[in-house]
Amino acid sequence: MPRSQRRVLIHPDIAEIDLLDVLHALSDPTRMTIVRTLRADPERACGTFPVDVAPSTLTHHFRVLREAGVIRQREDGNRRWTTLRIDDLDARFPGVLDALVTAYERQLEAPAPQPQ
Amino acid sequence: MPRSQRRVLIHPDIAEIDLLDVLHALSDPTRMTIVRTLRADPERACGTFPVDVAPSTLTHHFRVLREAGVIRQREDGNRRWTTLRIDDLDARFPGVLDALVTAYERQLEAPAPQPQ
DNA sequence: CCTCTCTTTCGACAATCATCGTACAACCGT
DNA sequence: ACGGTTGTACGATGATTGTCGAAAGAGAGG
Repeated sequence: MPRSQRRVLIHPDIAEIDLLDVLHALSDPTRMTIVRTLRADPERACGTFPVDVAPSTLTHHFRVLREAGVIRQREDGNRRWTTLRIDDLDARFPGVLDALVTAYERQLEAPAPQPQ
Repeated sequence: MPRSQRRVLIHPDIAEIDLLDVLHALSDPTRMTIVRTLRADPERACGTFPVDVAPSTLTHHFRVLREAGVIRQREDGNRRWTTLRIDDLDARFPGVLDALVTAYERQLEAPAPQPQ
């Protein structure tokens, strides 16, 4: 429904990006997967992310990431394209995004700790 | 009430520390303040942190940080001493804690964005 | 014009969370 | 032994969260 501008997309200015909001946004596995995917591919459409949630849930996660200043979304025809705000994040919080994604991918590769 | 060992303190093993749990733990301003304080002072008693919450709330935040693997607590007489698990965090997620705390303190020093 | 695809909005739900007050247990002086 | 200090446990409460399904709008293609 919200192609053109049914609703203006909220993107915080770089000076308004709050680190704690970013951390909260990245503390969810689905959203961290989205960010990791965007680090590999610079721009993707909404429906093309390797996550297993309902479309409306995905919309919710994109909104959290967008309002935290982590991603930017633009509309194009029927699609909504998403990019990482990597330049803004690096300017405001140098090294943070890289350290986090690298650490998370290292954790994924590590042997999963047995619960028992 | 829980001095000696009314309840055994849960400290995850280094291999069990989950980055997303750490990010969630650090995404709260009170808990981030606790961590910043511990970076300056290596060990502090519970009641000596510059945060303005009720004692029971503070206990809750310590538990979140402890179970995420961010802090370690030991009991000594009437006090519970708290330290940052900086070595474990650095070994598991190199550079992450430093990048986060540095970024947050930079944000605090930056001019606060006017809401209007 | 009709239909299909893409993505959103809305409402609902259960779960988690941050917060507090009260009660209380353990320790430490005196 | 007693009172003060320290910090926890418990229960409650209101807010936020992640999830989904249903409905619907906008665009694309026939």
